[in-house]
Amino acid sequence: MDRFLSNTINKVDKKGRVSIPAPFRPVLGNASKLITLMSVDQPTVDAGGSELIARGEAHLEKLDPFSSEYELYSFVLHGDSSELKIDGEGRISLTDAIREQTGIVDQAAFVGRGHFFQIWEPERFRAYREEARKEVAAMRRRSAGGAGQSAEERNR
Amino acid sequence: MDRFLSNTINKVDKKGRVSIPAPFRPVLGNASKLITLMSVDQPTVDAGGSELIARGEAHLEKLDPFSSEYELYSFVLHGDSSELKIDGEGRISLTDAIREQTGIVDQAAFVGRGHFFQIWEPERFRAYREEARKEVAAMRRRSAGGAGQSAEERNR
DNA sequence: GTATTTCCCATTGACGCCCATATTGTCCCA
DNA sequence: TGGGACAATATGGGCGTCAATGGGAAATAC
Repeated sequence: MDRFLSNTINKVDKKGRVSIPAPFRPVLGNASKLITLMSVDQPTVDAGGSELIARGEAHLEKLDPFSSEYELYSFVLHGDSSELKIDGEGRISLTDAIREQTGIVDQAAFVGRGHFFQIWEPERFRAYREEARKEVAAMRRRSAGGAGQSAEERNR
Repeated sequence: MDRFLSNTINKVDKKGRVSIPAPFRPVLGNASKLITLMSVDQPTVDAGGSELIARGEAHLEKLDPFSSEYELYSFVLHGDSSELKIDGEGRISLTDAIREQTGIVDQAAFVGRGHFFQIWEPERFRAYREEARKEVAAMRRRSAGGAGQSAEERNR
């Protein structure tokens, strides 16, 4: 397995710890650290291995180092990310900053996104998921017109 | 670990001392001195190891020697930088010049910037962070065109 | 001599590390 | 095919260590 797939809701304990879903652990290479990055437009954080930052930095390289775009993106990339230690049981401790960003209290939804995953407050995740489904359906109706069905439609 | 990530707010005590966040210490090579550099365009100071000056000089060479930016930056780089001693507990004492530059009174925000970090007055940091997030979100919308994407997806 | 600065030690709370338990799904065997 | 032993996860809790902070004494500066 080399991708983060599917979603799970896990409990946050009194100490603020939450288990990373077992299927995600091998994808992280069983590393001892998890990199997180605040999303700028949704109440969620992106998470993954250290290549998360590397990807961001690769993107930075393409920008003019003296531009405000470079400055702002670098500020967000390095200043709003963090490294969380993964304990022996595969858990992380959520920081206050992450709680603020996501609204998470005692449950956290882990959502696979391919080469990274996201951590959501469950209710907000459901709401966003619904919205995303509607959007996708609308887009499909608009663009595909009456043509053949997608694999997804058949799977229902 | 090889770079400065995430942000933390620490307290400045009556003597003007403040702890450097523990995760930053190893990145500085556990040195006993911290180099600081006044930012030219924001109410913050850049901080890091001694390579900070070298990097600054490299930066300088890329600027137009007759521009006002060169003049300003050169002045700040060599005249407004300082070396702060790191005590046994990993703290530094803020100078009056740094307090004036940043507006720091009794709290200081340490913000990772990759190969260096910054020290902000917490309120100003929050304000700038919000602005940066909005700008980055706008940048994404402009370049990617499509609906909400995570920071990751933009990097392709 | 007086005011800073440096070094050392104390306190508190958070975090890392370890072990315990329970719940669920899997495999094996009769 | 039903049952039971087993394995892996998710979750809870104890405890020692370290980080952040505060304060005093010693050293140094002016």
